[in-house]
Amino acid sequence: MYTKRVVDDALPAGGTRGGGGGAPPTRVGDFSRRAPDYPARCEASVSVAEGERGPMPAFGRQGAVGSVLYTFVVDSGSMAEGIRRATGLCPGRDGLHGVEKVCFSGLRDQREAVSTGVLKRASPTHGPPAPNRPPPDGLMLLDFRNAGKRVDQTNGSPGDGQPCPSSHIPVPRHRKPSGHADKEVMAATVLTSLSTSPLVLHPASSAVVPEPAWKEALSGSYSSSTSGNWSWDASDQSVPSTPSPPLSNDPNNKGFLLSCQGEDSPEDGCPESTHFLFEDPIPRKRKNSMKVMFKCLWKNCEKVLSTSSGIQRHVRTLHLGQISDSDYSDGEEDFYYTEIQVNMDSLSEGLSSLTPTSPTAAGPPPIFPPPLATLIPRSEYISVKGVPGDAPTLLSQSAPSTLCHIRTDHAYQGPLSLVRPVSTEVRRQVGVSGGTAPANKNYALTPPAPKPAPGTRKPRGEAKKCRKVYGMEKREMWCTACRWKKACQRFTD
DNA sequence: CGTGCCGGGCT
DNA sequence: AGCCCGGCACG
Repeated sequence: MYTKRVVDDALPAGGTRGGGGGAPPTRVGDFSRRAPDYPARCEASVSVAEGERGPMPAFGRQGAVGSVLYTFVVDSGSMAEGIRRATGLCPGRDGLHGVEKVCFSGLRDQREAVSTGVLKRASPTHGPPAPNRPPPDGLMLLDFRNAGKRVDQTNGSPGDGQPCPSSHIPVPRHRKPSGHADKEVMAATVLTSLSTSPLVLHPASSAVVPEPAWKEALSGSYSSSTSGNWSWDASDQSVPSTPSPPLSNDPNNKGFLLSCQGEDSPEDGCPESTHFLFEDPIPRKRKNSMKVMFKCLWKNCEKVLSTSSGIQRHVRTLHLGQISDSDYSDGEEDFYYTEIQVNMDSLSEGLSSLTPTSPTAAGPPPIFPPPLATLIPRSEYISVKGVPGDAPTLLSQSAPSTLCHIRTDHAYQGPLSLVRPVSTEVRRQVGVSGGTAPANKNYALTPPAPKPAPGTRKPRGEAKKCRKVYGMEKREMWCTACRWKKACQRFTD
């Protein structure tokens, strides 16, 4: 991660000018001090006074007033090298030696872990501890909640009336206001694409690819006023325009993420605003990978189809006993299915981590994320349990039922819920009062299943339960039901 | 014998 | 309702 911050002309004399290994005048989040148990985190702070080192390659050429403090938290070699080049620093003396891989432990997505190169600008109000200003409160880099506000406030402060449209992308003060936002958006977009580029997923290429890429991006965003070569046309809208979710190295943030994951659902544990403010990747992920499915709510039938018409036909023909080839619908079947959203990423993660195997599965398990729609081009069947007579599909063979298993009235909802029920438009259309818990209502309408004869016990499921998965030592990770010695709600059969 | 979870008790 | 656990059945 790379951070640039303007130090408000207040860089103390004898600071870390020149990139010496000494303590920078302002520690932009002193991770090592705050998190002694995070030894792998590296940070190299360097301040460069404009003009002192000659033109800054790539960025820093805009002649920001005063000294500029660059703080890098470097992800092994590649970024370090890029930074060295960008800053013109000597490798051995720039504080980057001994750089170790930045620790992103606790992050689940490797792609997230490589989301380096994201520009951020800490608020100038967090400059070096001025005499009349309290020292920065630690992890200000991560305090995006007020970053923009602070910048705005700073802009309104005397001595700097220049508007600063972004709190994330540093814009030299001298630049004209026009086009600031565009360029910042472009820069952010480019960086976003870089941080999420599949290229960096490859360890072999990650050492090579990022540097020119981010360098180019930076030069594009920062040197566009001087370079005529820059051409980043607006037609490239394929890259997400949302700011990249920079993964901070902040252990607190990590804890935050973990705590979110530990909640029953992201919405419950972490408000959306928090996701946004901390730029947690979850919302974007959901946006990109959530797939709407339709799940049959008929008792003991957990058919999940990808289209509403399919599920309606399923309910109509299989449960309501109506003629299959008739498209007529009286709407009754709408009571027996619900719309769910399946996180395909999580689905794939779950598949890869849990590696459940089905005895009926033949051949290598399918690779999941994109193929769900493509592997089953025409079939709507994504059966997880299968009605007798249904031919098993790839999904039904490979996907653990838990991953698509929905209990809208789950009493023991575990933290690893991968799907969440949502109300359906159809249900509203047929006049069922949505109420506050339409899914529950819908579920309550499920026809009662014939009770098993007393004395008969449900056959033991083959799925690994929380106890097996997590073990006794991680009992707190079990689902509630398992903790209570009840039927596991997470790894159902 | 380890494990899943039913049934029931306690709060 | 939430929580805990004895004890039984299954593999």
